[in-house]
Amino acid sequence: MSLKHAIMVLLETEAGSGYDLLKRFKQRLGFFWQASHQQIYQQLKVMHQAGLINCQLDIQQGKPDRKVYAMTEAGHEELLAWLHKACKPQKINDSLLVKLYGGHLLDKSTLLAEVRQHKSQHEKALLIMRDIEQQYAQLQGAERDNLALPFLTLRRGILGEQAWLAWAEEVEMFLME
Amino acid sequence: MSLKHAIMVLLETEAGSGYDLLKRFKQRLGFFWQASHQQIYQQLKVMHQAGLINCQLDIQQGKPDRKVYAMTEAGHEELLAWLHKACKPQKINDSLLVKLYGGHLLDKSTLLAEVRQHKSQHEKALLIMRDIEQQYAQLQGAERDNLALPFLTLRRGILGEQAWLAWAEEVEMFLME
DNA sequence: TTCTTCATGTAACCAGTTACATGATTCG
DNA sequence: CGAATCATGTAACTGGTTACATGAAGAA
Repeated sequence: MSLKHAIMVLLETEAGSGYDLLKRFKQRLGFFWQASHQQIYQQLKVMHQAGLINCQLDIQQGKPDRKVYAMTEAGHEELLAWLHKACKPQKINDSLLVKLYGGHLLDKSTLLAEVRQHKSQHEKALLIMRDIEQQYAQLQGAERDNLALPFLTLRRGILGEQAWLAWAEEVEMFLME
Repeated sequence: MSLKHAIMVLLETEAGSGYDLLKRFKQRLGFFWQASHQQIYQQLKVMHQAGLINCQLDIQQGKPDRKVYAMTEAGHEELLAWLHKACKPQKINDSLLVKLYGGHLLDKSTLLAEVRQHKSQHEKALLIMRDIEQQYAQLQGAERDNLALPFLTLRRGILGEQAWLAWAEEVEMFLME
């Protein structure tokens, strides 16, 4: 399991509530790690019980109370241990490709419609990433240096999406024949 | 769940045992769908109970008996229904990127070692796919036409791996500084 | 003799999804 | 007046992993 470790990477630099983490997931790890709020809240509970993080209640006015979690020493050690051991290759389970593989059972226009639908989502994702890339390009000095590693993960997203779209071109070419 | 449908895509063209399916997964869908033998055997049991597939015992000499599964009419309908409805975008959970994102907690050489380890696996995968691509290139006529869709899924693998490796170059460049 | 292939499964556990559930504030 | 944001969770279910389990044939 790595949701635990993904949460710890996010908490390491700054404490936060379940809700905060949900937003950080979307903003920072969203292109390569997805987690629902249910998963996050439950995982935080488990991690708290295991002593990897501690929790402080933040009573707010006009807004619901927040449970602010922060890394403990034990959590920090666990994170470092995880970072040091090799992780296994990413598991891919792509149902669009399964569908395409069995696509002889469908007519080409149905397949084409679905591929195009996915394509528009990938295009959108690429645009957003391109935008963040532009912002990064304008940074300088320490700020830029600090974001070098997150930038590399963004580059993975960009190159990945470009490859996906190049592939979609080939598929469209075939399906339009 | 789509393991069910992946199995049906494989059974649609030819009946087979759990063991056969395991091999087909590796050979045909391996680059975009992974399933363990435990998953497959259990899923087949469930699908059999649900009437999507039927089962015939094949008693062999010198080898263990085989349970040969084949699609039923109900299974065929279910598969077509699945093929016709849109599938959601692929979920990505890539722990290597989480690690890289939190890589400031590690020294560059440790990160570099891990990236290179993954790189060699991706290179190997690409070589295998390239090889299959070559075999396809030599086909002609009906045989080639029948494999057009599987070939497109292979292309996805090839373009995906190339993009991964191009990204790895960027990462190495940064980590060797 | 050891490794690989053939061929099947169970059980316990861990991870993830879907549905259900609440309730205030702020913006248009 | 309705939608979005803030903020939290539980429960049931489905899907996937790890460990355990067996046993023969054939190749190196």
